[in-house]
Amino acid sequence: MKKQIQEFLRKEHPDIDFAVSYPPEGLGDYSTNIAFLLARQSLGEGGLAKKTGGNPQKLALSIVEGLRNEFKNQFEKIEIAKNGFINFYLSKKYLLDNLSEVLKFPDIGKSKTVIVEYSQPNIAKVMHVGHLRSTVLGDALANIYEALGYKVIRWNYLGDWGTQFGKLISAYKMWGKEEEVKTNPIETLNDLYVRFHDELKNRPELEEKGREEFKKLEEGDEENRKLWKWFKNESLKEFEKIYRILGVKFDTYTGESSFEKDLKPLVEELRNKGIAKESQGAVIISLDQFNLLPALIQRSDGASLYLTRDIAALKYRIKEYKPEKILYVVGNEQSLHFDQLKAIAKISGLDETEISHIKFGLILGKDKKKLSSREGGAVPIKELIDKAVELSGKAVGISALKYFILKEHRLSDIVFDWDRILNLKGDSGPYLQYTYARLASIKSKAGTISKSKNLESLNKEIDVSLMKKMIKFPEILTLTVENNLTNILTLYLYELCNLINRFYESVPVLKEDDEKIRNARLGLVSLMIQILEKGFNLLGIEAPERI
RNA sequence: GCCCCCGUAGUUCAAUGGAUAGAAUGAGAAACUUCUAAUUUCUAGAUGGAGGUUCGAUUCCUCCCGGGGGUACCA
Repeated sequence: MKKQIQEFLRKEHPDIDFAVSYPPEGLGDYSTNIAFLLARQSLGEGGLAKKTGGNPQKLALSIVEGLRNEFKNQFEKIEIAKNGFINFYLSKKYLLDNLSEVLKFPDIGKSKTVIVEYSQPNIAKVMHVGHLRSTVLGDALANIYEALGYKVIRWNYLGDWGTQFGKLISAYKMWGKEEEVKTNPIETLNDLYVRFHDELKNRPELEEKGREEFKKLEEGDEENRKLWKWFKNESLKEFEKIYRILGVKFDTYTGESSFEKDLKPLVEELRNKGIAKESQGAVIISLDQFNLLPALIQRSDGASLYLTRDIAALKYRIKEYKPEKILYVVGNEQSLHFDQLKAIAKISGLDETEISHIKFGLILGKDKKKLSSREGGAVPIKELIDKAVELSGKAVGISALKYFILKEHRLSDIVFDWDRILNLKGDSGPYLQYTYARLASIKSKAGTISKSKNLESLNKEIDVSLMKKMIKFPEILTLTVENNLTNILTLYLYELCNLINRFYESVPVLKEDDEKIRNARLGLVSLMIQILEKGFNLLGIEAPERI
């Protein structure tokens, strides 16, 4: 509806800049502002002056007249407030006619492809809180894009290539034991890697060794290949366990290593085209024109870098999937990397796909420092999951964790506090689930809900407020996708639950004497259930019938 | 140094350039013989500082202060 108003105004008055928004409680369902028109006494601009004969009041009235004509079926009232807002009040007829369609979402994707890259764990390393935010956020965004008609490819771009493997392989060759890796792969490998870094402080020559091993790996050394494959398989098994608990799925796990053979030709190509050049033995792309630091795409020893692989991956994705856009759900700290990637895409003709870095803030501990485990490293996801499940059970605990991440604006750092996350009260996952369970309970006690939901018999304020809230579900999803902000959807669901609880407390459903009203309320309850289920589903939150 | 992100009640977070800056939590009251009190209702409390653009700024611009991140051979 918001969009229809906007489009109509834009068409009728292309010379005036309208913005349609949601007014505060009690002041209508939509509003748009014309205060600037009324304030502009003389209407200096030629077009407007001509249009109104220099009389803004008259123009305002004619705008409202036009709106009333156009939208007489949708709004029962369109009026100008004293302070220069046009307020729109949805008509009940419109609500009744359209409420049943509220779960049919607009097809804004039109089957165009969107690649959502998220989670991106590193092989042979534990997944930590940063991966959790990417995983939960990426999964929810992928769900919502899909619901709005996009063809979504969920891509877990594994960190399975790079110097780190050289280091790991060196470490394994020096200190590793096969049985240990077999029994406890990730932790053992992680420890080996950490030990390598610790010893590096006293033995700087190890750095060189690590690079050598990676170079051997890149050149196809059989033993290193075998080790790498083994480490990767073991890691994937561990990751799968975590994804299963989180209820997250991917379409592909194609990682950095897959583009390994494209890298040399890619660097060659970029050099031939004059885009890349040599500098201090390495190969760089100068990005002065974008006001960015130069991008390094090949090390002086010839080995590839993260960015090189990302360019190759981008090229591959464009060729293979022709996506409209790619969402990289990756932390804030990699902004430079993606700015560089975007710039390189532009100058090398890879610009038909929109590159969108969905960046997010850090997860901090209660002390506002980077969240770390007792040993000082990043906290493994597994620990968080175990704790959540231990304290609240699987359905509630995991959902609480996810909700806590999704309700926050992407760019803010999240302060992680278990007391808040698992708080059963207030703006929390359990609150939403509790609300759902209350409805589910009514539904199951009602038995079958009669098909004829005569919603027009509902006249109480709370009933109508609920209808008005529910009918906004599709446009909230659109807004969520336009901004790639899941907190828009979580806030909506939270506010909806607020209304539902007020409804639950203030009017009877099963205990309503008037059969007509009882049936209508049951119809309303059934709709609430459907919206909550869908909303939870999109966020990746479970909807338990009992809690 | 340069680049990016952030700064809002005691605390944790909201607010497409618009209305009386919303919630949650904590604190203080109130409501269960009634569909799950993990609920609801009421009270108290905030835009880091200085300018600028605008009819109107938490939002945009400049400077300052504070926190975090990045800054070529990690990812």
